[in-house]
Amino acid sequence: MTAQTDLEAVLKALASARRLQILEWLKDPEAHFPPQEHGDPVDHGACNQFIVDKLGVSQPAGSRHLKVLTDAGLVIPTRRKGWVYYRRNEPALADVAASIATI
Amino acid sequence: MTAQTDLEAVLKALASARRLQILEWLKDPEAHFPPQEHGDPVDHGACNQFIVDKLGVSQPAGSRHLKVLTDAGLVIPTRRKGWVYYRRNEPALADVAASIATI
DNA sequence: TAGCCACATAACATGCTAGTTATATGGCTA
DNA sequence: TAGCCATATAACTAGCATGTTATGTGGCTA
Repeated sequence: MTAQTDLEAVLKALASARRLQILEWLKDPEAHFPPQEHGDPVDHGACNQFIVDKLGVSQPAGSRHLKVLTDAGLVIPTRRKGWVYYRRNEPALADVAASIATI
Repeated sequence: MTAQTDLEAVLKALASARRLQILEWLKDPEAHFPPQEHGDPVDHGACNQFIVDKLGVSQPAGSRHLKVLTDAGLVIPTRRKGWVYYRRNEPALADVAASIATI
């Protein structure tokens, strides 16, 4: 039941077009976001601000989507020089896929 | 984008502890529900009323959960002698698992 | 065909989700 | 250390999800 509750939480995080879109973009940050000065896109992912801009929502709204994904463990934030970069948590995403395969 | 929107809809249907529970029970209707007079549990799944009772919610609330699962294509209803039986749509569930594996 | 029983729908209350604007915070940078 | 800039939080609004009770509907069954 605990596992099921956790799965529910992760599914709620995923059940959003905006957040699915973010995860899709983060598959290839270099292809979807402008070049970054600090923070290698491959290692650290994309900057919060770029993601928010590309989503086309207000800064707090975008930030909250990233918080939901972070809280669900689906992305990993890296703080660097005043910016926050997000990258996919591939092992966690693989775990989710494996869990859903047993639904 | 259409595929993503569809995936979002299915994820929203799944992102509920009650509905995950229903899908779990329907893996083995004979083990989780009382014997049924009409409608083979293996072929047709479990009766609406049994599911509602076991959920412990009101009849309309249970019915709506089943409607959400049905609309998302995750379960299949069979009408028989005034009852409605629900069974898992295994191919659809496998499709979901495959889609999520590419998220 | 009359009545009943299972299920669906209506109408409503309530809490959560997601958006907004405004403001606080915290770490670079000069 | 003073100020600025990116991000986080607060406060609010609107819409959707989920629960309830009441009522409608449609097909067995007697």
